[in-house]
Amino acid sequence: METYTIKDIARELGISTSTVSRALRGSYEINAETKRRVMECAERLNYRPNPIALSLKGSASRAIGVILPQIANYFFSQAINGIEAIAYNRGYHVIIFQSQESYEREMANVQQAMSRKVDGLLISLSSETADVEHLQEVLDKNVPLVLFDRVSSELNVTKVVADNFGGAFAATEHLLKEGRRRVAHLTIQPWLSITQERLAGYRAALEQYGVEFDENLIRYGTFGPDEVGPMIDELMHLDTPPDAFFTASDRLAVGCLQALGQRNLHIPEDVSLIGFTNLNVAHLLNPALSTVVQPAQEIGQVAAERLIDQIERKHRALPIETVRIPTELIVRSSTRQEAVKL
Amino acid sequence: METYTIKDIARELGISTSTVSRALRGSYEINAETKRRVMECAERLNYRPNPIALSLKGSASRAIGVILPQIANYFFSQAINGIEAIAYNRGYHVIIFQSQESYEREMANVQQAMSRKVDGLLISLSSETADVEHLQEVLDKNVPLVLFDRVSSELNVTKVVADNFGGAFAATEHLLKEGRRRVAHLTIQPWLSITQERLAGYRAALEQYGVEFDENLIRYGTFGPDEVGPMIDELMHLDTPPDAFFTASDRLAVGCLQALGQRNLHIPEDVSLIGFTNLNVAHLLNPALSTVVQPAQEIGQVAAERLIDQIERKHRALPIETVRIPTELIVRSSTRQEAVKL
DNA sequence: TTGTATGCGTTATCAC
DNA sequence: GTGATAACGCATACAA
Repeated sequence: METYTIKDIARELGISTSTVSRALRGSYEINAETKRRVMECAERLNYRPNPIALSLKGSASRAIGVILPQIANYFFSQAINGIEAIAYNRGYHVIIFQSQESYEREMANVQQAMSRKVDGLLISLSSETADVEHLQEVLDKNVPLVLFDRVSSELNVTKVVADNFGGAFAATEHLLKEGRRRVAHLTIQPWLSITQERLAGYRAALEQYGVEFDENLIRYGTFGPDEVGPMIDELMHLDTPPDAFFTASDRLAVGCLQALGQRNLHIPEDVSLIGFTNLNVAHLLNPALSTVVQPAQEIGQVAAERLIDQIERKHRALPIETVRIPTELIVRSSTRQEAVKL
Repeated sequence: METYTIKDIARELGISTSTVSRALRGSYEINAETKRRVMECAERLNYRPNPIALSLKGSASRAIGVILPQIANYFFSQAINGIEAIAYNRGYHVIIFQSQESYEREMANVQQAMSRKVDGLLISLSSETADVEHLQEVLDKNVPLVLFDRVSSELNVTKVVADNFGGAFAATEHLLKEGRRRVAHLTIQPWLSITQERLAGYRAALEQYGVEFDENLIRYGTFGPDEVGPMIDELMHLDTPPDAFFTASDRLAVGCLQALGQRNLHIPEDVSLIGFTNLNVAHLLNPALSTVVQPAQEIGQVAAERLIDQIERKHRALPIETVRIPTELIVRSSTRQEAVKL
């Protein structure tokens, strides 16, 4: 498995490297016989063009950069899975960068990705990122960029997200239809796009069902496993405590389940619980845990497709749009289970 | 955030590119004043060396390749997390390749990684991989290689694995000490190193406690969620059915919990269950689920450290050894929980 | 101490 | 149709 270059082929065939190069890329004006000989030789030597040299030349590197907050997160690792599947099929490599939820590091990641001459960039913003100047510069350099999951409204690019509004609406509606009227919403950092969309869906459902919005029922945070308990306590000590919980992440759903369990609150007798979730075992924790399943893998796939489409058709402008991937509502009780595509 | 080259600095300062190059890498024989001016200019222009050009030059690419079966797997995503943390600290990028458990694809990955001129390779073998010729060729090219988790005895390289033997021994011992005598072992593909080590630990514990090994209690496979149930049925219909289960993965532990639950078998009254697991919520499924926790992140960290050590000290040979990262036994019952570092 | 020339693998632009 | 040459960004052997 030696590694041969265009030069080796040229020497072997006693022709010039330029001829080989042209033959390999099937240039018109090349003798069919020469072409055949070059091809044969390349085949025989198992010649593979050196991607590094290609990148240096300024042409495609056939690599896409993926910048995301955390790999060790079920949502993102599934998303990567989707990305990698598409990239592989279309002949691209994936170079992964973790921002670790740090704005500083995200900027460094962008720089590194650019200097590695990625053909395009797929980004899910860190929770610290407010300013998107660094991404605007990517666009200014004409490097295709697609945002996924955590996006910014300040960037005029293609975005691929879950239908957070729809999912949250459906979740809240489900609870309201069950007769719940005090739905607490436990969610993550308030400035993230996904948080705002979910909150909007939640509010829209309340409004539609004539239930007043109560700020006290909303809790934001980056909850560690031991922080959910106290928050539940707080909520349950409100004058009119919640009769249902709608959580915005796996961790919150699991933390909530635990906290409720420890307080001997049963689901759904005492309170209802529905979570935005990816963790496919979460519902096993409690057969009555309904969930809005986020299409993590599909988001990755679609984002990668859009990005590569852009990379490969740089000449013609592709429409810039926000793609919302439907979520799925899975309603469970101890006795039945029902999945609804939204 | 324009991107400047060594040439720009040279032009700006009216000196040659070689001088700049040398000044930048702090060569001895360079005028202190010149050096200072170069540094200042580089700083001012926010100069970053082009990694592509460096790679082409044949020097370090400061990238390491990671080839593993699946990203969307809690163990591997945690391992990547550990790898990335170390790599980042030591100034390396991580390029990830998924073999998707395919031998063909693993070979392609290796080739691609090599042609991307990675400085070193971190590999966890696909379940299809029997022949390791492709990895031997990596070594022949003097590219450092470290195996982790799924390793091959045919390769004389540094390996980083969980202490599968110790973990399995402790798990089995725990069950035997509880008085169980028919411990079923549900595990993955039999030819994988990790499978064999766990089986060996299991057998060693049986032997030490004078319990006869029974082949009928061992089940291998790549179980989907619906395949565990029938297997449990089979086992429970043996003449002397198991009184305990020891499972070798998250998926098996979860599947087993489900299957037992559906059959109204209670833990630990009817059967005991202990799993080799990484999924930190698995125990929430059943407070009496004991687990052997695999140090996924630490395996990644140590593997990355070893690899980078090798990359950076290519001249001197580093000891080749198999590093076994201790597992942790967490014994749980509905009333108590106890963690034992092994 | 600094500058010049060369090469890494490839392609584009000229020549012939 | 094919070959020679320059260029991508950098490092280095060799000159000066």
